[in-house]
Amino acid sequence: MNTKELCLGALFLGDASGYEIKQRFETTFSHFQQASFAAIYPALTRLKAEGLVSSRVEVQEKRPDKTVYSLTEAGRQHFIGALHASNGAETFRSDFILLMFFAEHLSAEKLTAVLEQHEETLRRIIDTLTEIRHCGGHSRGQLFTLDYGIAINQASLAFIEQRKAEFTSQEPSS
Amino acid sequence: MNTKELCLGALFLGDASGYEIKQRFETTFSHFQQASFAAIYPALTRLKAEGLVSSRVEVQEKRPDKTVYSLTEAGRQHFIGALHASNGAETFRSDFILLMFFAEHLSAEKLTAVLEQHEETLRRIIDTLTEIRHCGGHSRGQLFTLDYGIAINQASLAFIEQRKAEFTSQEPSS
DNA sequence: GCTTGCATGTAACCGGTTACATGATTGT
DNA sequence: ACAATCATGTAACCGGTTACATGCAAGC
Repeated sequence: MNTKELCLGALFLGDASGYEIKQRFETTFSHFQQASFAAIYPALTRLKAEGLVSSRVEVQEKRPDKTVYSLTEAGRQHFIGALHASNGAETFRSDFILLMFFAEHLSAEKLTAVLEQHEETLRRIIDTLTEIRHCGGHSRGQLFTLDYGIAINQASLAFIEQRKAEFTSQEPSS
Repeated sequence: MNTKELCLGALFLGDASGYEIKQRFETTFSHFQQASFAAIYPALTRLKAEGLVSSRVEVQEKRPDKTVYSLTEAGRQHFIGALHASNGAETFRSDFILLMFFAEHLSAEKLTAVLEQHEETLRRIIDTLTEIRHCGGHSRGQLFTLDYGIAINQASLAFIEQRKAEFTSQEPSS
């Protein structure tokens, strides 16, 4: 799924400006998809040209005007079609694991810093998802993704907490 | 970390041809980094031009000759430097979770297929990692990454097994 | 006075993918 | 016969990133 299709997905949750779509990528979708402004705005332009979204300008006081996009019926169908065409593939890339792989070649300080920073990152993700979870108004599918994210990140955190002593203590001989 | 640096990492495990480096990406590194032939071969050419690797041709019987690459001292240092410069960032993109997010808009057959296929994928990953794990000769860091991969994928699998009934059964009313 | 948030966009670049091309050998 | 494994590469393309540009309002 590319940015264009993901924008359709974001608009499935309700009309939004490019800026607000970005916010959905940073909250609702944050743990499994991402997109930047520089990818979102051109995507919206192309989606409109293709008739998959429509737009209107909303004038605001004390704030810049914004262009709010809505899914058209064609856009709705296109997105559902894209979902059915997807094979559900996942890609995961972790420099953290790479660093741990080569742990013996890292300085003690770097190792400690990497482990601590990663734990902190995981805790923040868990907190964010837990907060969203308790807001209410989620579909069954949305609850699944939130609980899934919480479960996986907690499993990661638990694993690291359990095993980090191997790397941070004074070299307990094997 | 880009393909060039990852190739240095692959060569840290011992001299190898482009083809063999690809195999390391498909086994040892498979659950946290990936690279294709079309990324690896040009990367090796550039690494050699930069003096970070050296190469020799090995003539084989009943097989094509192969160009085997070795890390130079400069390459070794460059890689260790790159490790220390890395912040350990991770990126995760999952169309599977996206599909589950919009589960209510999927046909029952698609939903079932997606869940089953993902379970199968996770089981295969766990099997592969478990097999590698029991080969012996791993450093402490390598064991960490294998156990981490096994733990996380098992957690994913357990979660899906526990919750899939919500989606595959005949709509138990909320 | 400075930073943060709201709001939208472009230009240059880069890294990687898809598809193609070749060719011998081994197993089904 | 046909597919898979070993082995190396290129060309065209594409999608996304980094950095830049603008400008007002609100809070510190």
